[in-house]
Amino acid sequence: MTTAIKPRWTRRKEARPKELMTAALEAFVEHGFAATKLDEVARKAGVSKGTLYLYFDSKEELFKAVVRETIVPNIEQAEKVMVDFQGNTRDLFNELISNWYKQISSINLAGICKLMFAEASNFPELAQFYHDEVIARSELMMTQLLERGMRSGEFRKLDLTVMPKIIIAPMLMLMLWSKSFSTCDQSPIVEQDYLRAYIENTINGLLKV
Amino acid sequence: MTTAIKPRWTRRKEARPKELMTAALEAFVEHGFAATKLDEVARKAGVSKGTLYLYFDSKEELFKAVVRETIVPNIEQAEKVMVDFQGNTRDLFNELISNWYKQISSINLAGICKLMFAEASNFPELAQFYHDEVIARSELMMTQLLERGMRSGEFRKLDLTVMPKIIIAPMLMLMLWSKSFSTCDQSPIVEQDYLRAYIENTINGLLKV
Amino acid sequence: MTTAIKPRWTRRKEARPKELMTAALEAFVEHGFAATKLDEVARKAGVSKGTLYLYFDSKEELFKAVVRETIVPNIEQAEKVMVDFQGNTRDLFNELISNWYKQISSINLAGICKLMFAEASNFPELAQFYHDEVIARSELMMTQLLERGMRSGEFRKLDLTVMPKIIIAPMLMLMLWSKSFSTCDQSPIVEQDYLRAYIENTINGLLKV
Amino acid sequence: MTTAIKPRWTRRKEARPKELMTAALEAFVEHGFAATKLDEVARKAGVSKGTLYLYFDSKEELFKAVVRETIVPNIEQAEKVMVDFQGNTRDLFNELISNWYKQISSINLAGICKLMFAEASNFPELAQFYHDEVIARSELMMTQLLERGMRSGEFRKLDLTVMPKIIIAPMLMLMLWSKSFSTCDQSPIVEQDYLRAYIENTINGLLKV
DNA sequence: GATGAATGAGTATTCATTCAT
DNA sequence: GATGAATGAATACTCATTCAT
Repeated sequence: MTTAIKPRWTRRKEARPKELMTAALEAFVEHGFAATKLDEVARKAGVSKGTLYLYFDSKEELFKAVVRETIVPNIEQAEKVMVDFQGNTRDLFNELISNWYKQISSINLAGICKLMFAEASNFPELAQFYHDEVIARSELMMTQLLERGMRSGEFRKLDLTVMPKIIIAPMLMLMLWSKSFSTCDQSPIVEQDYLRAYIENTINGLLKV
Repeated sequence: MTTAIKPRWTRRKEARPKELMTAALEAFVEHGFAATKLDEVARKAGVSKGTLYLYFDSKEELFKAVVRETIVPNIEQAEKVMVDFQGNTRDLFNELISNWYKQISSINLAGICKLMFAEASNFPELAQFYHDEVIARSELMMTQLLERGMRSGEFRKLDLTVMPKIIIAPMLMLMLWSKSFSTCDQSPIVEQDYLRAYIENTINGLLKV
Repeated sequence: MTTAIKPRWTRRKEARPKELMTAALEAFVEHGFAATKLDEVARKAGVSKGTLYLYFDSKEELFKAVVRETIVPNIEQAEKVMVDFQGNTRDLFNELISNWYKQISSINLAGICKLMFAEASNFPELAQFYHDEVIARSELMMTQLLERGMRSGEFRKLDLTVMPKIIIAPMLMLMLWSKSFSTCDQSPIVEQDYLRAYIENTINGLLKV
Repeated sequence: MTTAIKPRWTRRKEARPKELMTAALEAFVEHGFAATKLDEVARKAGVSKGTLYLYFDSKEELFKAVVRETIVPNIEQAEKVMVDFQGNTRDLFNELISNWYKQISSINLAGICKLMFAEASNFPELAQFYHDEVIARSELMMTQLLERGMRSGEFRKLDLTVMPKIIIAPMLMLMLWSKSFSTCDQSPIVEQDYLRAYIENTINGLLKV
């Protein structure tokens, strides 16, 4: 029979890092890197400040870990959809955007995104990582999508050096709005309407006249 | 004969505030609010730390002043163009975007924009100000433009609750890219190409099918 | 074999506050509130500056805590003597003053007193506290003592609105002299002589002619 | 023949220094030395901060000048009364105290007194000056007065090493009360009653039994 | 003489990081 | 492994003092 004495701390070697990063992500998104206090992160995670240093060497390393861990899994799934998809390109676009939106909603992808735009210049190394792992791959996907559409004759002739960025922009802004000005937006965005209008308008813009 | 001894300082009551705000804007854009040191701002402006406090009560007030002073004049000019314009709506859109871009280039409008997205949640009062003075007015302009286009029969039927945001997004992102990931972007954006493609694609998306 | 390496610091959660207040009292008495540097207090207490902030929210809170903690216990003891005393009033007076003097000597009561007179106008809230907890209660005791003496027929008729203050004055001044002009007093006060003469003269002044 | 000794502060105009010292006295009394800002002194005096430095070399010199100038004239008048007085000693005491009180009321003597007790340990040199010019001379007068009373057979045998201090104490405290705890004193001292009771009680204490 | 803009050393306070327990 | 008391470098802010005007 087990005794009912509750230990002061419980060993959770596996779960800990994830819990810490979740707490940290929340705090970083809320306040930005510099304004986030490790005290707060520790409190949110329900551990002591010292414990953070058992898992991460510094605030900076914690920040990097949070970004890396939260980002990487997502982009890969999108790439998979891209490769496997059968059908015309406008439906593929529709599918990709819808999937992306689901990811945004399920994890704090929007928070990370806002964070990176805010802190990129303070963390060149991390900015490079984010650029390579997220931005470049997203743009590549979009480039491939546009090429696919042009090849199939659905889309008109497009300038592929800039169009991927232009096409993605409203999705990025959707994330940024929600994290930056949600408190003062008098008429909050209805995201379903935003997505529907975005998809429709974008397709419309890309199709041959 | 007078010797040319350089005075330790000169009196510049009128010019100072602008100089300080220019230096501060640069620093805030580069590092964000919290990471900016007043020492650095002072050095950039070529004055001592104490001088900053002759003109601004605190770091926060300096930040607010920078945002306020840099923003307001620009939006007003755009509104003027909007009202005075004669001609069809697609040309008006073209005109507005081109003007906007000129402003972005001439002053550090992009820097302010990035700054606000990064720091909005830390400065609710300032976020509200920026929202009211810049975001709301920009969206209102875009709403009016879309209405004008629909009324004249140029544009198809549009959801005006979300379309202004969607249409503006690529322009905002253009500013954010330049301030956040320019250092790691392997293929930097050719802004003229970006603008041309953006205008063409947007018009194309808005026109009746 | 264990080496005798001295640790950089030791954990003293319970003892710390008292140590810090002792050091702070010493510094405040010596220099006054504003001229006291937290650096010095920390050094006196043998801790780092940061440690002060683990126990007190600010210099002002530290000051208040010092005053509160040092004062309150003493007045209570005097009140007890007052209530319990059997015998004639002139002996009670003698007893009270002698006790008071022992307290003055054992702790830094004189220092607190000087401190309060010097800083009262800068700390209205604290001045009120000190007034209520120390001054008013001391005067009340003295009032009761004088009433007791008049009732028993020992003392002549006295103006109780002012006499308590007049009677206490030489004892307060004894404390203030010692803290303010001891360095330049050519003929330092022999406190035993001062007390004896004070008691004798006061009794003499109070007795019926 | 003029000597070339440079005074520690120079009088460049007639009225200015006095105005500045008046303003400074007020500020020093209100806030203490360290907490007084020269900005405030300048504002009270209706001049610019720079002007203060035309008349006083530093904040410290200003402080010293204020004390010196305000104190010295007063003690001399009292000494004169002492020497010239004809009559019995108790009447002399009465006269001296009444005169003193008039001075206290007319100029800010109480303020200076409080100031000195508060700041003496920070200004040893000034403390010495004040001790020599005010305290020692006051005590000497009181000593002479007591001797006079003993010689004439009015007063009983007194310990002259401590009695002057004891006798003066209530007058000093009267000044200190008014400057330190007047704001929180629920029943303010009626100074006329205080003086009357003080004089009566002191005389009573000094007289032969 | 008078001014007040400019200075910069000085200080309270914060917080990432360490380490005795 | 976990804690949180202790650290001390870093930084916003103050204000006596200087000096160009």
